[in-house]
Amino acid sequence: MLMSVDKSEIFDSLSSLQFATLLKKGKEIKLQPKSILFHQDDLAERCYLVIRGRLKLTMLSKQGKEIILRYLSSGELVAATAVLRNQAYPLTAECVDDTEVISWDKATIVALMHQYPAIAINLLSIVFDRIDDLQHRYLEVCSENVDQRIARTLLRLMRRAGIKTSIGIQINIPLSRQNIADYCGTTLSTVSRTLSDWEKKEWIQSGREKIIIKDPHALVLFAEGT
Amino acid sequence: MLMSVDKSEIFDSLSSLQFATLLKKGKEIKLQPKSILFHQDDLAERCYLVIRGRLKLTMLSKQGKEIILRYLSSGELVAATAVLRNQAYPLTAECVDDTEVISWDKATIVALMHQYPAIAINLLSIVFDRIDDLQHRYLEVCSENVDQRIARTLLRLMRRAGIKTSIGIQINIPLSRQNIADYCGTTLSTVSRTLSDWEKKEWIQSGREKIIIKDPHALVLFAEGT
DNA sequence: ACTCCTGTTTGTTCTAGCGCAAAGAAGTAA
DNA sequence: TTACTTCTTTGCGCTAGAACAAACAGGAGT
Repeated sequence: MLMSVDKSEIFDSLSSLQFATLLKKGKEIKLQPKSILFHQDDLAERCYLVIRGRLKLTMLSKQGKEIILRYLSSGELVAATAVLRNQAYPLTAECVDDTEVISWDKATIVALMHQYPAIAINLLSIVFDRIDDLQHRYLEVCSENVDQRIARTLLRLMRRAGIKTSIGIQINIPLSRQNIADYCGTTLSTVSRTLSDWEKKEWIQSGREKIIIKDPHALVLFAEGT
Repeated sequence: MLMSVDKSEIFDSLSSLQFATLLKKGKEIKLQPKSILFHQDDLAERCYLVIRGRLKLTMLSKQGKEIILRYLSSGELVAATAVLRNQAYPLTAECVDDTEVISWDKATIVALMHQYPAIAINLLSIVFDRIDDLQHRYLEVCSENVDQRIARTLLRLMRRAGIKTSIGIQINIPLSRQNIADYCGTTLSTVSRTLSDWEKKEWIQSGREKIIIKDPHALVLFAEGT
C-alpha cells in the first residue's frame, strides 16, 4: 500500500521513516463506489489523502446544478485548506471506485507542518496547481465555445487518467455524458451530439461510460480553435 | 507607509521588528496608472506585496479575449506561488491607480519561510481564499445567466472596494463597462444594457467608469435568482 | 471655445446551444 | 427469458445573448 502513496508530492522531502509515522497518525478509511466521503457545507474536521481509487469533487449551485471540479487519484490530498481554516468543506467528495483514504484532523496536520516545514511548502505547491487549473478552466468557460471545452476536458482527463490500449488512450474513469457536461459546464445533449460527431471523424471511440481517444492531436488542434 | 501594510495577512504573527526587516529585504517599486507590473508568460522572478494603490490581474486567452481574475489592493500578495515554483507568471498585473509595491526574489522568500514558518501557513490561507473565490466564480459562470453574474460581480467589487457615499456604496475603482464584462465573462453591450435597466429600477447609479450601488439588497435577491 | 479620445447607449440581426421529449441500447437482476 | 433501470442518441423549437454598428456623451488638452 505504501508503494502507491509514497509518490505523493506533499511529503516529498520526508524520509520513509518519518512518512510511516505520519501515516500511523492518520486514520485509514475504506469506501465503496458512490459513497460520499464528505458533503459540501459540512464542517471540515479532517483532511484526506487518497491511497487507492478515485474521488470526484463536485459543487452544487443554489439552483441545484452540479459541476465537477476535479477528479482526484491516489497520492492526492483534499480539504487540507478547509481544515486549516476551520471552515466548511466547499465541495462534496464522492468515490467513483472502491477507494481507500487516510485522514488527519486539524491538530495533527498543524503539528506536522510545524515539525516538518517542508510539508507546508509542498502543500503550497499543490494548491498552486489547483489554482492554475481553475484559472485556465475559468478562462476557457469565459472565452471558448462548448465543443472546444469538451475537447479540452477530454484531453485533461486523458492526461490525468489515461491508459494505453491497442486502439488509443482510454480514460480510466467511468464517465457518463452527464459527467462530462458537469465537468465543462454544458448539457448532456450537447456532449452526446459532439461526441457522436467526433466518433464519426474517428477522433474518439466511445461506449457506455467509456471513452477512448484515438486521435489526441486532432482534439488538441480543435481545442486551439483551428 | 507601514501603517497601510501591517494589516497584511501574510505576516500576521510576526513582530513589527521582524516585519521591518522583511520589508527592508524587499525592493520598493513605484508605478504609474496603467503601467504593467509583470506580463503573463514572463518568467516569474519576483513576487509582490501591494503597499498602496490597486492592481488588476488579467489573463489573455489564445483567441485574444481578456478576462479579469481579480483586483488586488494594499496588503495583498501576488505571484508568490509562481515564483516558488520557478514558473512563468500565469497572468498579467496592471496598475489601475498610482501604485507602490514591494518585491522579493525567490531566494529571499524561501529563506523567510524557513525562518518564519508562519509565513508559509499564512500564505496557504491566502491562497485558499483565491481558490474559494475562483471555485465560486467558476460555478457561477457554469450555472447562472449573465445578469445574475453581473449582479454578483458588482456585489463582489462592492465588498472589496466599496466606500460609503450619501446615496449608496460606491465602487472605488475606475471601472468601465468593458472591465465588468471582462470580469464576468460577457460583453460590453450586455453589461451596458443590464446596468441601464438597473439604473431605471434605481438599484444603482452609474456614470463614466463609476458605479454607485443604491440598493445592494435588491441585487443580492436578483443574484440569488428570485 | 473646439477637438480628440475614450467610454456609453441602443438598435438590429443571427446563431450557438439549451430545454424538452421520445425512442433506442446496454447492463443487471430475477 | 422478461422486466427494470440507467445511459445514450437524436429531433425540433426557441431564446439568451453575442456580434456588429452607428450615434451619443463626458473629460482632457489646446
